[in-house]
Parts: sequence; structure tokens; C-alpha cells
Amino acid sequence: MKNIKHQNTEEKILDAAKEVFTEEGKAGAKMQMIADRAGINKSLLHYYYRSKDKLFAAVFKFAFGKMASRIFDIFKSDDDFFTQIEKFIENYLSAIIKNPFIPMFILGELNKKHNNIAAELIIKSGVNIDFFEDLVNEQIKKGNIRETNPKKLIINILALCVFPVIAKPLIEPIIFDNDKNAYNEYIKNRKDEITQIIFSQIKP
Amino acid sequence: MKNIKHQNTEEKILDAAKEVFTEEGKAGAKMQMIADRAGINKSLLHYYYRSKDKLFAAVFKFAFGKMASRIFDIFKSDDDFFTQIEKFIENYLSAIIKNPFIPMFILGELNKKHNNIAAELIIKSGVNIDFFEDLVNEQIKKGNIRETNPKKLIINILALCVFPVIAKPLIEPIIFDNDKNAYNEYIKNRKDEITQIIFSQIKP
DNA sequence: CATACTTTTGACCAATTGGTTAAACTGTTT
DNA sequence: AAACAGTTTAACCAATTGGTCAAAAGTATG
Repeated sequence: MKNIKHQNTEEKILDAAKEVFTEEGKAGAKMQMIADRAGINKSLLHYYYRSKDKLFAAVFKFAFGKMASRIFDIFKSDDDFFTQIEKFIENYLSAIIKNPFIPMFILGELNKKHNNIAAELIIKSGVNIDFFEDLVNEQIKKGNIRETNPKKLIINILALCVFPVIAKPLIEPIIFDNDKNAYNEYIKNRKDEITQIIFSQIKP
Repeated sequence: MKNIKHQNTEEKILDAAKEVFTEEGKAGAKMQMIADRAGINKSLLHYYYRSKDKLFAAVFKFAFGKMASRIFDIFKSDDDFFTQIEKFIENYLSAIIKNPFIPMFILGELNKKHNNIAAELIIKSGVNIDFFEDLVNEQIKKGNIRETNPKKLIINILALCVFPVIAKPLIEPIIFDNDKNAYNEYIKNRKDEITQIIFSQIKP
């Protein structure tokens, strides 16, 4: 479901750029494709965003922000820790499923060696997990959860959430014999599976 | 450690192409870069591999073969199931660590929408997990392991192995505060962590 | 309506890129 | 040494690509 609404040119460009960059990668995306998708002249791209690099940076910031910013907010709620974990998994997973190309886009660009604007943007982003670490350590002290390394914990959660989505073109044909429904069903039930695995790791 | 040995031109090209394609992606890789890296003339690339697509296909087949073919062989050994799982994790993880760019390369190209040669190659590859599924079901019947979905099991193992490596440019700065040693130490101990998680999921 | 400002366009450009071709080089066979 | 096949190179080409520019089209202001 796309935004068919009357949007101004700058927004139209950004939306088109998001699509093309995530579908083709930075190098594979062409300014002409983006212009066509936005239904405008190529010169207009340069009028609003002076260069491909600048346009890419805008899209990457948006994508990274969508997946990284405020995802830890859930841990600032009043819920007990297990509920927080469960909600985190639910929220993060649904964010990925709603935007399946974004995690791949971020990881793909970050792993490029040459002219890696994305890597610079990450450094400047200032995202950190201090709050989550403090919270986990506090829960350990209280005896609510087992001795647990917070860094390892969060990576495991992210791995179990992200991988099945970015590896879809591998999983669907090889593991689910190209059965689209089987794959979708698998993803739908994924939240409970991950929650169970993580709980079994931290419950005393 | 690269092969500085006297290799024939075809091998030199393939090695250079592997490097450049994995570092830059298909669209980002330029034939001239590959020629330079191989220390030869650009025309020679076309002499041995007629087009960029053909050269890419050769590299992708190699990369996919390296990560996918025979990785399930370990489950045909005489070891008991738990030892097989442990060895699988060990082998797969060390394969990824030895070639950290390959999984990202495969996933990145598979997720491209346009002119996706990689996706066609996967379909033709014929890799399947039937043997693994049979084995797991047999182990359940024997009562050696809990009721376990083999598809879910293998995806979880792969997720826990692959993600920490392909997400390195995210994990190292954000989770390990740019501490290279901390990240490396984490990866080094990863095998035991994954094994423990998986065992806790399948042990009766 | 006239002026000034912003937005949009098409024509154009220089650089890059994948690919071609014919000539030159190498080693082997006759 | 001539003929031959396989290998390597430099020069070149057509298409693509990111980007520029001046003119045109809107739009607002007085």
C-alpha cells in the first residue's frame, strides 16, 4: 500500500529513492530510475538533493533511523523484564516484516569497502545500548534472570529476528521448497519461537 | 594469506573477481578493478569470461558452493546427533569466519530485484535438506531429542552463526564501542554459546 | 499586469563502463 | 624458419551515467 496522496516533490523523490536504493543497492540504483519512479525529471533530483551521495545519505539515515532509533524505548516502560523482552521481539520483528528490504539494505551497504558513506553515518548516529545493559545487570542482581551477558543477549535476539527475513530468497526455495505459504506461516509464528528461545536462556 | 603462487591467468582473474565482487557487490564492481587486481589487461577478462554476467556467475557459484555444498555431510558421520550438531556449528562458523564476505555477498545479491542472476543460480543448485530432516525425525522417534521442527532448527542455527559476522559493521561500533578485540573475542567464543543454545532447545 | 522568485524541464556534457577488434607476442610443430 | 595456435595488449566504440545549465513554466506579490 503506497502513499498515493498528493505529496510534494521532495517527498516523492525520497519515497522513490527509498524504493530504488533498497531494491538495487547504492551502486545498482540509477538516478534515472529514481526520477522515473517519482514521475519527474532527472534534473529535479539534483535540484532537491545535489548529488547521488547526498540522496543516498538521506535514504540511509531514514532507513537506519527506522530500524535503530527508539527500538530500545520499550525497555523504559513499567512492564516487568520478561514482558519487555516479549514486546521488544514483537515490535522489532513486525518492523522488519513490514519493511523487509531495510535490514538487508543497511547491512549490504555497511559491508561495502569502497566509498562507504553508510559506515560514516553509523559512527555519527550515536546509537548505544547502555540503558539496556544497565537494565539487564540490574535484573541479574535482583535474581529475576540468570547470569547473562547483555551484549550477547541482544545480538542473539537480533540474529533470530533478522536472519529469517533477509535470508528469505535462500530459505523459501531451499528449506520450504518454494512454498510461499509455508514460509509466511513460519514467519507469522516466529515471535513465539524466538521468545521461547530467549526466555529459556535467561529464566533462572 | 593469499595465493602468491604462479597461477594461470584464468585463476588469477577468478581470484581477483572474487575479491572485488564480494567487496563491492555486482553493480559496484568494475571490470577494470578486477583486471587491475589480477594484474592484467581488461580485454583478457573478456577473453576468458565473455561478459561481466558470466564472470559474476562463476564467482557466485563458487561462493555459494563454498557455503552450501556438503555442509550437511557432517550429519552422515557415525557420531551421535549432539556431536554432529556441535561439529556442524563449529565447521560452519569457522567457514564463515574464514570468509566473512561470502555470506553477505550471497544474501546481498539474492535480495536484488533487477537482473538477478544469483536467484536463478540458487534454483538450479539443487541443494536440499531432506537428509537432515529425516535425521532429526529419526532422533525424535528414538527419544534422543525433544519434538523439534527440523526446518526451524536449521534456520536458528544458521541465524546464530551468520548474523554476528554479517552485522559486524553494526555490532563492533554500537555494541562493542569500536573495540576490535572485544568483538574478536566474542566471535571466538561464539561456537560454545550457539551450541549451548541449540542443545537447550533440543535436549529432552 | 509587471516583477521577482521558485519549480520544472530538455538539451547537453564529460567521464565511466562493458565490450570489441586487430595487431603483437609466445611457444610449439613441422 | 615458417606456419600455427593460443595468449596478451592497446586502441577504440557505443551506451550509460551523474551532473550542469539556461530557458520555460508556475506562482506569489505589489
